[in-house]
Amino acid sequence: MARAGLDLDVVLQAAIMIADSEGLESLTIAKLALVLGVKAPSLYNHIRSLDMVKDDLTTQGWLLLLDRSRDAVAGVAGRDALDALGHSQRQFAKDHPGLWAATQLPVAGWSDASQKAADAYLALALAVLRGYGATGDAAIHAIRVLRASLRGFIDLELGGGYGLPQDVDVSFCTLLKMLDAALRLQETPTL
Amino acid sequence: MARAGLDLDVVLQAAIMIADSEGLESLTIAKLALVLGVKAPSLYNHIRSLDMVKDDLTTQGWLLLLDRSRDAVAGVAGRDALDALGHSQRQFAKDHPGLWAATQLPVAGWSDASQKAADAYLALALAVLRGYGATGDAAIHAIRVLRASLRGFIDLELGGGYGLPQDVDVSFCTLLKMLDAALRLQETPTL
DNA sequence: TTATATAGCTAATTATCATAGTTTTGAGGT
DNA sequence: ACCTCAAAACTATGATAATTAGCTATATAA
Repeated sequence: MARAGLDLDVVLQAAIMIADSEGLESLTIAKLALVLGVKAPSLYNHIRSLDMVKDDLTTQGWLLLLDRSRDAVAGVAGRDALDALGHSQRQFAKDHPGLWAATQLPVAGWSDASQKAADAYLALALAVLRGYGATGDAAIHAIRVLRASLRGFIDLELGGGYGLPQDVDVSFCTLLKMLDAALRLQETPTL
Repeated sequence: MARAGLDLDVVLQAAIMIADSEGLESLTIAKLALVLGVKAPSLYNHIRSLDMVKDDLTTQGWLLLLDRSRDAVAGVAGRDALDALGHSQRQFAKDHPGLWAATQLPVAGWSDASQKAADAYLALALAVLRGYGATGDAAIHAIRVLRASLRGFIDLELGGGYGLPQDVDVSFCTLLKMLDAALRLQETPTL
């Protein structure tokens, strides 16, 4: 019964590792305990429930993505910023599929911390859109389109939805190009 | 032990009802048995496994969506066809959230029947894009963008991702307008 | 009327998350 | 060096899930 020296942080790091390598749905208490070398009930000395752990992944996912995207869009604007945002998001999802999946969980189950982290990301995206002159309600509608198309593309790609042989990288660049083109047109509201 | 008169079709109809009203993740053998008035193991006289039932929902989902979208785009082209495709898809997802979720399951687990039904839908979408003059690889990239943005929007909407007060219908129309605009531009390849 | 295929049953297996209550241990104070 | 005690890990237990094995009753067709 030698102590394993566990700690909330150690448990969460293991959770991230499992979610990223085997998928968020494979993150179970049993697997977590196995990886950490303890029996399942021991984990409850450090965590409240598996759902809480998953919610923490949601928060961590948004924060890590925010961190990466902030760096990527720093100092650029317009099309370059849009590309930076898109590519950093797609790359994040490939590097951390488990964390990405956690950020896409239904909002209903989110904690305040997750909500706040997601809001911070939203603010960053809004800043990118300001480079296209979008403000007010138009900016909200535009950002919903941006979020939707990026999320949909990434989920489809990770879910094996793009089975045809055509290069998916080219498809993603097409998406960014189309978004850029459409945003430019919106820029000048129907005068 | 009076017989309940079950039948694969009856079971699948019940599965669709449960998935649509309580969510695909709430579709369990126990709930299915409860609804049908039998004990859980009895269901295995009609189904092979819960996964098979879910895959059948995937197939049925694609077929029903195909049916609706085919009607919607019949006789129209260009922007009208794009709108019809988009709106029929979004409405389908609202009417049948469980079937919609089933169509968005990871492709890896799909049966040939599901794959075939999804391919038929892809063909319909390709036909819509032909109205924009898209052919060959360009059409494939364009269709990936279309699928991604529609799927992302619908999943976000169903998942409660659009929390702000702005009208989501307007956002969806914005999406369609942006897609239309971008597709029109693509129409004339860089001459 | 009787035979038989089969629908539905009970019981059991395995895997999941979670809690209650017990034992052990290691760090800090003496 | 030696206690003390909070915390860490454990055993045991229970609830819910999917699934299988094997029994029994029943509807239908000969």
